[in-house]
Amino acid sequence: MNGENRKNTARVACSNCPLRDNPAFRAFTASEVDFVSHFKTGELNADAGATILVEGTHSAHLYTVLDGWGFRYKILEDGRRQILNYVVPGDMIGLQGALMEEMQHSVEALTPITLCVFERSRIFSLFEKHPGLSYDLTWIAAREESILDEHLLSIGRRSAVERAAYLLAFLQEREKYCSPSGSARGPIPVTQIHVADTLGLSIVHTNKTLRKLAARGLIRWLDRGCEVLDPAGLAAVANWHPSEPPKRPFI
Amino acid sequence: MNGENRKNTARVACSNCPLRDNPAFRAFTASEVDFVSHFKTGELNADAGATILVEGTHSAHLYTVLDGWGFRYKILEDGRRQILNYVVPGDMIGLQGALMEEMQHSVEALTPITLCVFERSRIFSLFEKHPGLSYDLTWIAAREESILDEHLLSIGRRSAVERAAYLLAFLQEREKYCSPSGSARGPIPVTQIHVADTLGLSIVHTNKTLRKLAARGLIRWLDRGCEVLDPAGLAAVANWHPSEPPKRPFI
DNA sequence: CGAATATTTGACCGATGTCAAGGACCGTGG
DNA sequence: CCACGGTCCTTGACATCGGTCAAATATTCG
Repeated sequence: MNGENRKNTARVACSNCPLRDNPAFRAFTASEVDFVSHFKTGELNADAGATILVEGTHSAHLYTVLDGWGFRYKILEDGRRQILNYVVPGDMIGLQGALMEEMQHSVEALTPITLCVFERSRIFSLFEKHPGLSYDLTWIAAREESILDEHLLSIGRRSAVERAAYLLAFLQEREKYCSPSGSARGPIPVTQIHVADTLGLSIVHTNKTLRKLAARGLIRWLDRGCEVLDPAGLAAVANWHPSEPPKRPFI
Repeated sequence: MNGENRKNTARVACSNCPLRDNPAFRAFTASEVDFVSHFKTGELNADAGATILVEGTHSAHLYTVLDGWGFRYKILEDGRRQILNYVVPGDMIGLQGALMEEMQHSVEALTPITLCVFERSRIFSLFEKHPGLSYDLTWIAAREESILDEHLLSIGRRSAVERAAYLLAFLQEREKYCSPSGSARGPIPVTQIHVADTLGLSIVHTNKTLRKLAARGLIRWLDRGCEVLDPAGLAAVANWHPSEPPKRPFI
């Protein structure tokens, strides 16, 4: 809501994209890199707390996270908020808005964030010229779907402690891919308010739930973030089996 | 779990697909129809209650619903089940499994159902030869994502009455597209058990919640189905604004 | 008719929400 | 350096929504 978006003139060339240093991402062909270089029209830096996309609007852009964390959410008219998912480096933002008329959710930066900017209007040329990238886009959308399925299962059928354990184990998994080139892993940059709005719980109950996990030695809560001490223990509490694919695409 | 899948020799030609009679779907070019005709390798009929796809397996097929209803779900090891979404004619089943290694959810028939069968192994040729259809596939995946977002908001942040109202208003919307050629609309073919497993509620509380909606004259509960009497009233209770696009693609 | 599955209802319980208040920490301005 | 205000985290008391248990009543299908 607050925070400023500012253009950054320094710009990373796609041919030298730092994300590619991370072995979690698949390699591109030279022609694909060439296409993406032209598809990319700039970079956007936003402060923590800045709103990147707004539900109900029609965005001219599509983004990929280069560095930082953000989250997607929806709100009801009376202010109740549901966080739908988090975005980390390599994730695409606004694909849904690029294909439909209007954005159906909003996106906010959780940390200072750097985004690659693509022109929505050029997306069809991607489908026309690069079947491999088209496949990747569909893959990315299907992957998001499968994450949302997990979240639905969690919110619908797990207890508060199980839900919290699942969420933190899940975010810990994603955190592995957060550093562009294997730099030190930090804590998960969320407040308990974010956790509450993700799990569908109240803030007070979220706090009590997180303290239980901390008492069991599974996590440690920091100033505004969470350090995961025992990922396997969390996954066991939630009875969750991560299925992160070995190589994921990005654009 | 029970129920038999049986092959049906009678087969609908894509060039004469009954779904196309429904103005809700977009038109195909001749070359697209031609491609889809070859992509389609058969039809599958399944009884109500039959399992169509199973979580954890690797399916060789991909389906589009020609007629009938089904639902996608996940279960925890102790048996807790979460229904993720419903499928109606025109919806694709198994796209996620076609792109990833394994299915991350199961699919079950709610009514007797007819499916068009596609070969998973040929999907890449779709991306190579038909940018329009590739775009449509991504659109379909993004649309599913946006529906799951709505469900998450609902389960996470709405009360039991609001959730139930949302779900029934939502299914009523989808029901509009259920009849291949504008035949009479029937009730929504779910039991209260399905409603409970979709909303993340117990069966008992679901029953009491549905009776409240019935007492307000918004719905009528039938033998094993729900008749929506006042869609706008339901949407108002849930504070939900449907955003069904005017023309949706299908394959 | 009998078995299996759905729906309905009441009594009671417990997980989670609400309210209220205090403490910890941070950034800002004096 | 300190005071101050704003977030965030923490905790206890109490309220309530939704869960569990139990049992009765349809309804369908053999």
